Amino acid sequence: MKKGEQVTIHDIAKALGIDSSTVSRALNNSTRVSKTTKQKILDKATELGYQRNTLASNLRTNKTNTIGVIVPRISRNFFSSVISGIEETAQKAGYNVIICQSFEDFEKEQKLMETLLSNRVDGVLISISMQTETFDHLMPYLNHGGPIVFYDRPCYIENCSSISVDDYKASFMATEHLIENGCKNIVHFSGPQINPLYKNRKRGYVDALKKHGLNFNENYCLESKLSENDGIVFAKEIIKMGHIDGIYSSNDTAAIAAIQYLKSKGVNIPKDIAVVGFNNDPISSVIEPSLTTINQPDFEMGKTAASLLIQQIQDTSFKKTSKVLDVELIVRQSSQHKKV
Amino acid sequence: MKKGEQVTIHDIAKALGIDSSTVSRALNNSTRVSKTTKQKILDKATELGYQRNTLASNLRTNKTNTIGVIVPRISRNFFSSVISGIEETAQKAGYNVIICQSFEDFEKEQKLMETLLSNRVDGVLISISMQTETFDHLMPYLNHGGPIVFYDRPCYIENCSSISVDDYKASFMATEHLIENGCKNIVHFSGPQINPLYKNRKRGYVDALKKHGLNFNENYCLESKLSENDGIVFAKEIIKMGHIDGIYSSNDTAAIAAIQYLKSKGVNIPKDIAVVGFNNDPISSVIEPSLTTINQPDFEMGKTAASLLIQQIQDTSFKKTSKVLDVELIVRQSSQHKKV
DNA sequence: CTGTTAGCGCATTCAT
DNA sequence: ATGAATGCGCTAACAG
Repeated sequence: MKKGEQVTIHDIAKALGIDSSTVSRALNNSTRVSKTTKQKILDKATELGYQRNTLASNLRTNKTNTIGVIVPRISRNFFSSVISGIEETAQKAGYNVIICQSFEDFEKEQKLMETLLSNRVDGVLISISMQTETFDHLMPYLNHGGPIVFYDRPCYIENCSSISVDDYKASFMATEHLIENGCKNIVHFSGPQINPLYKNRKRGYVDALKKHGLNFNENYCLESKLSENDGIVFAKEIIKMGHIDGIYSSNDTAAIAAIQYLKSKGVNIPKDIAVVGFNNDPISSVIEPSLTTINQPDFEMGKTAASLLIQQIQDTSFKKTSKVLDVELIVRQSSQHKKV
Repeated sequence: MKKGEQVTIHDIAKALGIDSSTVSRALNNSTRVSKTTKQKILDKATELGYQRNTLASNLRTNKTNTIGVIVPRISRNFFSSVISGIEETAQKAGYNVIICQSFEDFEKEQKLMETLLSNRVDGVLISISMQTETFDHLMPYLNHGGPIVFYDRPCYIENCSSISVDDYKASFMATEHLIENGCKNIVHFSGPQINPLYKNRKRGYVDALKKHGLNFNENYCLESKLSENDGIVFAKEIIKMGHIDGIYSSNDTAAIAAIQYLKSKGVNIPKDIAVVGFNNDPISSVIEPSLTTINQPDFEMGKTAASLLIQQIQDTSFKKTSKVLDVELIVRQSSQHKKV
């Protein structure tokens, strides 16, 4: 950005023989400038190719009209939809959005929080990384008075709102759906149990089994560290067990890999083994059109999160809120296989 | 961001009885400050919870150490990989990255360019929207001396570097592959021909046919506007034509939909109809593991683009460069069906 | 090595 | 309705 080329409000002022403060007012649409001068200023501004220096403006006003979004990975369809929602709401309210990926890495997340703070974003939306277990890295930002709203992966921190889906209910519905379609031996693809999200999902699974008088077998809960290969490992395990007739997966990636592997071994989905998983990734429905899926309101979540954050930015007396969005079970095709 | 809470270099200076300029130097790791005072300053800074105000710093130095990235949609796997590449290279060079989505919308793209300019980003990486046909919206930024590098969708504008893949060659290879595997009637899923990218791909397709003595039939070139439903429409068309035995698709989304539809109608892929398409979207390989795909160096492209841009930022005498990356044909399984 | 001085571009209080 | 004056937080030239 070369320096000589910068047109400032002073240049406009000088060219018009008026003061820069008047120019500033005109550019900010103040009522305290006469219509005629305002028009002259606007004209001159475009004539000279003036472009506001947001940096200076932000420094002066101590706000940036920008919200920072920390997301584990934008490549996950669920998250990119959430971001779309965030952007829509933010834009309507006149806020810019800075998107940052943590890649599920705690250190990266720490650095990002620092950057966002030093860039003085007006608020932060964050879905914490899977590695994140402590929250000290959020404190500097919070102490500076910046609001944080958690989305998808809730955190129970003082004064921070959060927005998530009802994981327990989703799991319960999914498991119950399998049971109602005749499954008796249902495996659960789970995730790290340190994470409340996966804990809740497991609870939902267990409770649904209970409700229908099925035994909970700890071996049926296959815990993944969210790596790519888990699906194959799980699929092999299932084949070894022999009598599995249902899978409830709270892990897209693993489910996809597992289904592919099972199919390649001649297992018929859903006749032999019915599967219910989350479907915010379009892959899941593509790979197996019959798949029953749990639909998370991703776009909605983004909009809600942004709107909550913006409220809090604009009204400092805003009280913490926690919203839980409902999920929906999408049954594309009957999963009935009633082996019995 | 509350104001009272801001700790500035002056606070540190006052607490230590020294001048703020020394503090500034220490914080910027200048050599012109003694080790001992530097340490004292650093200690005091953390003690007081000092956080640099990047805004002020940027205003003063007239640079932001930030590069803006305009991307059509982050949800497309190709682009999110490119972004990962950009982020990696940028971070290593000490630059922050601002990601903005144009959603293939020209007006949105215009607004984003304005925002990036007024935020004084040091450089811009852009993959222009499919709607974009004029480039006036880039001029203000260029006139301010900001460098722009085009990625994936090249634009021939003075002084702007661009980086893309060899679309012509990719198409040629893909089509030839089909021919060599016995296809005689090959359809091409194409995109808007105003766009050089799709033009080049079509050329490659046509030339490969020519080389192998096959007639080019204009009806075999199915032009898509990149909407979701095109794939189904195309598939129906193919079935109607009756004798198609090969598809070269330069349009992921359409290809996936078409394959699914064809399969549902009992067409065997690749025995009846062989398909070659781009695979940066993992869906394509998931839906049909036998698919031969064109692999675009997405991550690489991001790294190259960022590195080009950063060079140009740091060395104003840097001359425009246009790089064309090579593609790779990945044959997962023989597509031979030699109907003949 | 450290202090002094002077702004970066803009917005705002206080005059007029 | 407009101008004058001040400073946001930081860096950099200059001086010592």
